[in-house]
Amino acid sequence: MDNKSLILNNIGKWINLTEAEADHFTSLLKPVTAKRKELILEAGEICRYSYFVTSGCLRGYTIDANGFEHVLNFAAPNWWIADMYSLLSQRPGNTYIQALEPTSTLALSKDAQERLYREIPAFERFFRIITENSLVSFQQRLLDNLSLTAEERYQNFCKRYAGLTDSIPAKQVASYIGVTPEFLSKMKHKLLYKK
Amino acid sequence: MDNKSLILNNIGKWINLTEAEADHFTSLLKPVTAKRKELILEAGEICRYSYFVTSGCLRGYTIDANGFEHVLNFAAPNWWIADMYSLLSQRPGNTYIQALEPTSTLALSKDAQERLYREIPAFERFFRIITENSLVSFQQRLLDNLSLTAEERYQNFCKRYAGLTDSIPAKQVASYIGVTPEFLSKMKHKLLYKK
DNA sequence: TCGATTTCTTAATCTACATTAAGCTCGGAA
DNA sequence: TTCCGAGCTTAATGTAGATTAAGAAATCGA
Repeated sequence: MDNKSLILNNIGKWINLTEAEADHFTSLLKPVTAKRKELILEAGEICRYSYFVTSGCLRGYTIDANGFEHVLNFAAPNWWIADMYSLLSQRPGNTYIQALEPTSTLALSKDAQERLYREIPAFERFFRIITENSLVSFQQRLLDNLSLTAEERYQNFCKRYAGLTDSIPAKQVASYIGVTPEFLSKMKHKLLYKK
Repeated sequence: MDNKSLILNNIGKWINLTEAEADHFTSLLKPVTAKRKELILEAGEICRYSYFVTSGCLRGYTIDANGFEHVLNFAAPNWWIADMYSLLSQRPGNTYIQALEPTSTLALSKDAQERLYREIPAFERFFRIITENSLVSFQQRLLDNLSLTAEERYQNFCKRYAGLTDSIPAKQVASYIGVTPEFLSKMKHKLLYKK
């Protein structure tokens, strides 16, 4: 399946498009690729695109006042990623988006997205639905951070991102679940031997 | 301003409705009130409404495996609240919604909401936008929990909910920022005398 | 191919916050 | 008006996870 089929398939789970609409939509997409470790968005920039990952893997993260990184999300193939705050407000954001490995995306510009809303109202529905799903999972993650131990969060992570556990460096898994790499290392050892 | 004007005003910030559309919309709303401490949604139930608060204050919270409460959100007048997971999936949720004081809401049923999407597509846009805003603020709160100290989170909370700081019991402020009431008490003492 | 970063691990020590426990305060029910 | 239970405070003690440090392993640039 080529990249445009992949994204149409993804959208087709939620809304129906005519062939003409589908063609129009794909004509708005711009292929964007990134090498391993390359940044496709940096803090301080205005986020002008939503990225749909077709291969590889991206991560979104911020750097706090003390210089520590915090991973907000990973985006494997079939996922969308953007700095939502910056994309919506068109103000400089505080998110970095980086490729963990060579990655291909289809980028939809903010302008094109707004145009889609006007021309094909079903896209309003599509983005409403994926935003709702994202909201639910961030709410759950917040509650998990408040109520689960680091070990439970790590096990959740392994289930949730089962396919990616190997391609994501431990350091960044630690950052996602909210512990130091040292403590993650200790937990892995413990889970391996004690259980 | 009466309650229906309040909600139309709120919606009017994002979309324009004809008078007929506005009337149709308000005809779908069901007034729901709750006494202090009354639950309008309990864990295990299916959430069938989004609630728009017109007066008073609600809080959404869960109870974890160890019996501890975690406050997901507060809803002051002009805010919407629901158990998004349950509302979207129409499956039993794990959220309680409780009145902190005598509260009036306008409830929009899931059915009515779906009907609105079909009849007045602008509502698709409205709910997309408020869901996006909610997503941004939950992402920020997650990052705050990962990067700020409890003291910084408390000060953020005081700014964000400036108008409510008094009407929300300390116990629930503690639960929102993710500390025990004992530790919040200590922080308040410290901020009062040391600073 | 090989030094130089960067990442991962192990271990000692430290600290922010939790737990436990006890007394205090206050609004509400009888 | 009194009592009672819930919320708030203070303080002693406990602990999950951070910090620091240093060596081992993987990755990278030239």
